[in-house]
Amino acid sequence: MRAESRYRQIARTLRREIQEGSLPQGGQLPSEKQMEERFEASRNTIRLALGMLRNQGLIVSRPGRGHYVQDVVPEIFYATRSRGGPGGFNEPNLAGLTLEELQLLSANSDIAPRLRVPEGTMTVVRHLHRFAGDRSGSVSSAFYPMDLVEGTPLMLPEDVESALEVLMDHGHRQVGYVDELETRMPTPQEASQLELTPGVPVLEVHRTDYSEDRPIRLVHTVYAGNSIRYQYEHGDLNAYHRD
Amino acid sequence: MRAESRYRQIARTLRREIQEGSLPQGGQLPSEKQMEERFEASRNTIRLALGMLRNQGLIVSRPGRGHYVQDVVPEIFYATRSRGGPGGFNEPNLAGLTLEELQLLSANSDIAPRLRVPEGTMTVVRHLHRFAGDRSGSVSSAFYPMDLVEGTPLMLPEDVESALEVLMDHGHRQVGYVDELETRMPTPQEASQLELTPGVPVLEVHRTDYSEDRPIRLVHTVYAGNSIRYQYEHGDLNAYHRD
DNA sequence: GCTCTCAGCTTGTTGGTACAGGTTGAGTTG
DNA sequence: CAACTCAACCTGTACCAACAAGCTGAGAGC
Repeated sequence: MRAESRYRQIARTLRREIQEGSLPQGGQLPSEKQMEERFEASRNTIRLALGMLRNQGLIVSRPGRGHYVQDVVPEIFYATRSRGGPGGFNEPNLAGLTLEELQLLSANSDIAPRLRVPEGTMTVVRHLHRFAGDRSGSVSSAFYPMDLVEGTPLMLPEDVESALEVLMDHGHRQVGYVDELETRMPTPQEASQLELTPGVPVLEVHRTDYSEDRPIRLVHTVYAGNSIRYQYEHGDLNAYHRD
Repeated sequence: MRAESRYRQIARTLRREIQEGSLPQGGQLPSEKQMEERFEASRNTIRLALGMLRNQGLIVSRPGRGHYVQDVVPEIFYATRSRGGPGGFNEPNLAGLTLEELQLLSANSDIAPRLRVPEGTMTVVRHLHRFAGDRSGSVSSAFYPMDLVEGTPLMLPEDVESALEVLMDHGHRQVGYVDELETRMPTPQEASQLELTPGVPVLEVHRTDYSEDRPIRLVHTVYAGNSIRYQYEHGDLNAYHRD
């Protein structure tokens, strides 16, 4: 078993052919039966190799159709975090945000410390689904301490243009935030919501918004890893006017 | 085939048991033979289920030993990006940075636009390997326009305490930066360098440092997804003194 | 007591077979 | 001509068998 196993060799060969472009993007791979002959291996071995490529996000497989070369970068949406207007740190390139569900929840040990409220404090949770073009871009949950949003449109099961503006109108102006980013493989539920092909990780962003006094919002967002590029700017970059 | 397939059922059952903690972290799963009996399925079917869990990063498999529950969060290293001293935006929690290789390279179409130099311009590339404790934390490549680093220690194959300080001493003070973050599955080479188990994605950060005049450095860093949490702070958070 | 061998466990790899169910296009039928 | 059927392909799932190779501990041999 010292030597590289057969299916890994086959995967490597196919990977090279894909990356070199012998097989064009979106193009169809030979059928498993054809590959059996080409590589002189059993269908089982071929399928192991194809499974590797699928898990690496290089191909997608369609039952009854065949295996296809995956578009390497389907489309990338930028989420730029930079100093905007007063209290505004926006995501201009991601649109199509819709409210999925509104929920009342008592803060658990994961939520409470970040919002700086006692465990068990009631919070309003707004679950959002954000589309980018015709693709699913992200799912997020925004947690608001109950006392901050009572009597505001955020308590209603309706879309809200800008939640931060609503909070500002009620005396809670955002003056800063902390983002924590991590990456991991999606849960099956997320894979289905974000329409992820196997082998695509997710980017999870935990954002805490602060007013001068206290945390005013916590947003957990999960992005499809293959269609998001997150961008942060810090410092004095006025001279550059980045396109 | 409408119904959920057998191996997916088995994977779901095991996943639930892992997440509920019936199987402790680091604990060993029953052997494949035992699972054959428990689930009344063939070894092949069991292995398909285990393969799913492995690709989701929930278990690791050791030949001759068995399958083990993966530590969900082995250890997390924070890389905080916040306004530090003059020109300093550091990563206090990641240490053990060593120079792997020094290279002269002409800027390609990926590098040149970000450094705002013509394609083909010579750049000095410093490949770094960063350990965190006894684990491999990240690999990175820093690109410097040749004319900026000529005659500085950055041209020498030696470790440098703080590259930004060296640049500052030669008249190029960092005043800001732009970070671009994305996530993807590792290349086989990265998986081996970072000692990644299957099913662990990487976080890739492209950072461009600017002086008042021009981009002075480009750093591509690849972090092991299971041991990094990236953190950004923006705005006025003085009142909070986050621990 | 110490070391060394090896049987017996484990997972990894490869071969085979069979059938289910999606997809397509040729050919038939109205 | 249009719709429909169906054979022939495709991948997905499930089973069986065999051998390779890593690992461990019991027991033999020193």
